[in-house]
Amino acid sequence: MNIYDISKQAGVSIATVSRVLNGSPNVKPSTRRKVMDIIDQYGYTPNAFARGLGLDTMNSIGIICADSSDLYLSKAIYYIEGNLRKNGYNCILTCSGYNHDDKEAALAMMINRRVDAVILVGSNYIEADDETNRYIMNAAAQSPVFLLNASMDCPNVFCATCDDFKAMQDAALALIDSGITDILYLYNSHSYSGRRKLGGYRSACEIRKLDIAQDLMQFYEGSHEDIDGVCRFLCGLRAQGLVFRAVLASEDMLAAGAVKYAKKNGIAIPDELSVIGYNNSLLTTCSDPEITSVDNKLEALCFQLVRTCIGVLNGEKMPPKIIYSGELVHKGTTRLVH
Amino acid sequence: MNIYDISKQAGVSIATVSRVLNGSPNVKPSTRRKVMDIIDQYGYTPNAFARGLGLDTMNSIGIICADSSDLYLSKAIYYIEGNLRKNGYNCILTCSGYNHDDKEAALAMMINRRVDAVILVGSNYIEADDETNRYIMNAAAQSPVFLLNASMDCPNVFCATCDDFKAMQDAALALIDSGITDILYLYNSHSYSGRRKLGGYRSACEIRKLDIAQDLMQFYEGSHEDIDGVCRFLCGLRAQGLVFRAVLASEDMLAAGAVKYAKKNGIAIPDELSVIGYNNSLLTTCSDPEITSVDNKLEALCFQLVRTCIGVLNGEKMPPKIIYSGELVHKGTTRLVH
DNA sequence: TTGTACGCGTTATCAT
DNA sequence: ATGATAACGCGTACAA
Repeated sequence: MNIYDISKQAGVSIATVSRVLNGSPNVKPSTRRKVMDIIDQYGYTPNAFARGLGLDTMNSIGIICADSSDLYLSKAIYYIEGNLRKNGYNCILTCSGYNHDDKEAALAMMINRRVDAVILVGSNYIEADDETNRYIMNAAAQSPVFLLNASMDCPNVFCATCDDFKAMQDAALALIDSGITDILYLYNSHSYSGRRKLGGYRSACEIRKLDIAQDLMQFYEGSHEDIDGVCRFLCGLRAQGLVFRAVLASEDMLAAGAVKYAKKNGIAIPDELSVIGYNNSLLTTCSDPEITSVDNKLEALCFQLVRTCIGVLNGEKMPPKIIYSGELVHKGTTRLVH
Repeated sequence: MNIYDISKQAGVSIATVSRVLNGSPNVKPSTRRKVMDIIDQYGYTPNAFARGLGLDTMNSIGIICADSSDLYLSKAIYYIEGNLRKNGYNCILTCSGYNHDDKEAALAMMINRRVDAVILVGSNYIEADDETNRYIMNAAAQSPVFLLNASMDCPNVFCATCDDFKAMQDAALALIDSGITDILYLYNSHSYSGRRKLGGYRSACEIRKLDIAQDLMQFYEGSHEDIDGVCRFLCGLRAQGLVFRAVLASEDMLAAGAVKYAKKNGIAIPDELSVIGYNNSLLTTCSDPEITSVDNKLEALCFQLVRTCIGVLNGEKMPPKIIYSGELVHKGTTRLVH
């Protein structure tokens, strides 16, 4: 069934059918009824491809993330997809992984599919050097690009981020000001926000005139799901004689590993070891005690990012950067002065 | 830039450009080179909408799930998307929620977009009565429909499921045969697999001639993320005088709540309370002790489902049902005889 | 208020 | 090996 079939059945031209379909006011009510009856009778819906070709849009937006099963990214996808759908857009999802070439291929694929916009979810799409980020600039020349939790100065690129630098700085300061100076900073990503968080930790140490011992900044190489691996990693550090009275983690999963480590070694939380995570995810409530963590306002960020996206697509002038402040949520793994 | 522009620049007809583009063998090598040079020079890629209109496919497959942030569903999406991409298909994702009308709307939207197939992820798309499932039958008349962890007898509908009945039955039997008879069955979904799991528990009780006390089957109404809520729920049951020496949960999150409950009430795990979860997710390794859980072979299921899907799209005869067996993974919350 | 005719950018068929 | 041209199904300017 196509528009011609419907027009024949209804005894009108395709133009009239099209007008009915698209809610044009210039149709006689009786004609509209007649056409609608036929449409309903045959359950006709216009061919989306033909529509896309004519209008040069299928109202779809590309979402690229490294790994849709990641606790944080999957939540972001959920919020973004829901908000876009409310605004009449569909989402094409692809998981790019963490490899540069694959990320580039994913973005190119979206552009080829002529999505109306692309949303890069997560901070691992922006590297420290501009050259590596060029593929995003190129894409932005074709479609607007939106970054969640990353930042880039480039026309047609819009960002929504949490101030991870400040949030991590605040978390570190809170620990220090509670009298804890041996803080192990534990991280597992060199991404944009990964670098910002590390910066926040270092800055807090500088502000409080603490020496930053190199071996108090530890990078965990293992899988993003291997909580036990984190536990073993920390046991290894302890065996090497590293002393720390707090673990400040760039992600809740690392913090969960730290809690596990403490249990295994009979270390009391928070009396002997404080633990702070990041993202304030489900994992913080799964541990016992529950993990103090930074709420990085994911839902609000996603909402604003989609808002910006819709604005841009409607031709409105939109702010290129939206920044929220993180918030330290106090739970059972810390006893902070505040 | 379109195919006409390229053909002019290369001094050939659009037919030749199209042939080069689609790797037809009937092109003189020198001509091919000439055309490819122009294509590369301008970075031309064919218009996906026009291609879609002509070929009646954009190589995209719809993925519908209730909630992409759910730990289990997000993993399924990850596996499915990755496998489909390897086979040259893109994914259009939509989260339907748990409401029937929204599910129906989501499916209709996919069909309207003329996806090559639809994959319904999770067991909450199949209800007990056929009438409610009719919307899936209707969709299957347009595009093949694939169900992950649900089952339905209908032409053009294909399923991949774990035998949740058997897996839950085995888990219950393992508890009973370890001498534990006061088993609280805790669940939070009436979905297809939810009903199968409950059936497995009941069946195990019958096999071992245990009376099934109604109040040993408890439905938790709260959020899928509220581990604390589960804990409170169990505390409430205890306060009402309900006695149980094991919690058999339909989902790891419920099991995590049970572990938390035990800790809060000074109940030793596994000596005084055994806990078994379902899905063998990240949550099982986050708890202390780690939670015994049923591995329901998600990755294998997703792989086979996509395999089936690709086969169907290639016109091959494919089996309408694939069933894997679950496997009880013994960890710290049980001390079972086996 | 309604209808005609063209354009959107491909792929495929049929000549040559 | 290559070119001309007809689909594909819609939206819409323009004419009536």
